[in-house]
Amino acid sequence: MGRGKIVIRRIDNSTSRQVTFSKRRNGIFKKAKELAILCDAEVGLVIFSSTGRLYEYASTSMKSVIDRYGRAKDEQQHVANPNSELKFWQREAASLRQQLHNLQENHRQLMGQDLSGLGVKELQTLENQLEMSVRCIRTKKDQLMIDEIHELNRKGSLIHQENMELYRKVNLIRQENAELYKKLYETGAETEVNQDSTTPYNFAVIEDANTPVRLELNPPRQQNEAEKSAPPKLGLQLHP
Amino acid sequence: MGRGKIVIRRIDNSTSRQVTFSKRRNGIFKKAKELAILCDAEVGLVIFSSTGRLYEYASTSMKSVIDRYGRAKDEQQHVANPNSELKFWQREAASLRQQLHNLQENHRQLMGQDLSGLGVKELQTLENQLEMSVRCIRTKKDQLMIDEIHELNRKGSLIHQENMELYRKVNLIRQENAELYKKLYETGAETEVNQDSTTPYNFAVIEDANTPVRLELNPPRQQNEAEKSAPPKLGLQLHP
DNA sequence: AACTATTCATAAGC
DNA sequence: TGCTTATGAATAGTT
Repeated sequence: MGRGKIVIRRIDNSTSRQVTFSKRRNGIFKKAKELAILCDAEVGLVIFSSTGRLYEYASTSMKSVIDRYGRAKDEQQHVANPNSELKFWQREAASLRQQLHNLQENHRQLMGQDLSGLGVKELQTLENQLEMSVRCIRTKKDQLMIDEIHELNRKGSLIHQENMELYRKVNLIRQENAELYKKLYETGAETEVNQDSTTPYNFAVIEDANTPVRLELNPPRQQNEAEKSAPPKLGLQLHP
Repeated sequence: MGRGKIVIRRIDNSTSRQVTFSKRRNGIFKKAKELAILCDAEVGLVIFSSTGRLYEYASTSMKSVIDRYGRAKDEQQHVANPNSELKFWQREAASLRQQLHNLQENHRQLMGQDLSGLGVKELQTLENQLEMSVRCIRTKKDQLMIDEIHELNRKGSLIHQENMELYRKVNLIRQENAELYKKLYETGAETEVNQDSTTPYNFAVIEDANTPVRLELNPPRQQNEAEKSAPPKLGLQLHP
């Protein structure tokens, strides 16, 4: 691949040799990465240039690759290492790696990938399992949301009660005020009295709702008159 | 470089993954050899397939490459130190165990268990993921079933054609028989002729059906009379 | 495993 | 080194 065909033998010219080294080094690293990703392989590549410089690539880590290599070679040669504790941990790691691998495969299938090896029956089982899961999760989610709604209702109710209490107090104080004003007016003094009282947001809550619920959230309205009447119902409401 | 462009991501289909692995492994080994020769480099390449098999290439020897690598990295200490290697494997096992644990938790949640730590938003994400998975799996399953149905239709159609052919032959032979019988009767001989002909199961197939399909499977009926008429349509039918 | 249509890597040149 | 381009190689999809 290039302007012309070449024979595979040592490139004499040192400059072109270096240029080719650089290009091909990049090429082979790319290939190694692609292989590791495409084929789920563990790859380790070590290259020393003719000038002695080290270039390396490892899909996981070079240590992992070299250790695994050594272990694979040990197993091939059936060389029993007297260091049994080391062996134990190596076997432990291998077993865990295997479990991880299996679980990953299972996981990918649950995520709807890697289904090519499965038949209709297995796919059906998987589908049923997932639907059961979805149901569980939906139930859990709905429960959480219902709980939250109830909690909000509880708080809203408390605030509402507080509101009523405050209304009562406001009316009481207004009355008191009116009487004081009357007394002052009778003595000839003239003082302005603020007729407005600030009204906080308030909630009207119907508290017997259960699943399914429909939630409406209206923007709070300010009301500055008709304080004598009960606070109107607005805001968070549940419709059973 | 192939019939089509591919994205570099894990190949789901395990067969194609293995085929690709085999092809690209050869490719990269060739590249490694060429690099070593062309550029006078020392190259070591270690590949573990996803099934755990070891493939290796070294321009000199793997031991030489690894030793040189260790020297270049000035890290051959921990390979020589058995205590540190033991530590390595213990850490490796711990790390794998952790990964396994995380994946198991994730897995359990995907299976709709162990949802107690999650909030509404996380549950929503999980639900969406699972629904996507179900869709994937359903699509795959439906495709498999549709393929099977089409295959059955193809076979049914062939058998049906064969059937028709056989009917024609039966009628022909019957006619011949009748004539022979007539001749025999005219000459005074009396021979019983079997008026029954066995009729195989037959399929009537409407072959332009596409997804979605409704499949009806009726039990085959035996028919021993009215062989002169065309075989009735029954059995596997697709309603578009 | 063999066969191509394609994409990709790279030799040569600047 | 980097960029460009013509060309040979690698390989994805198919049989």
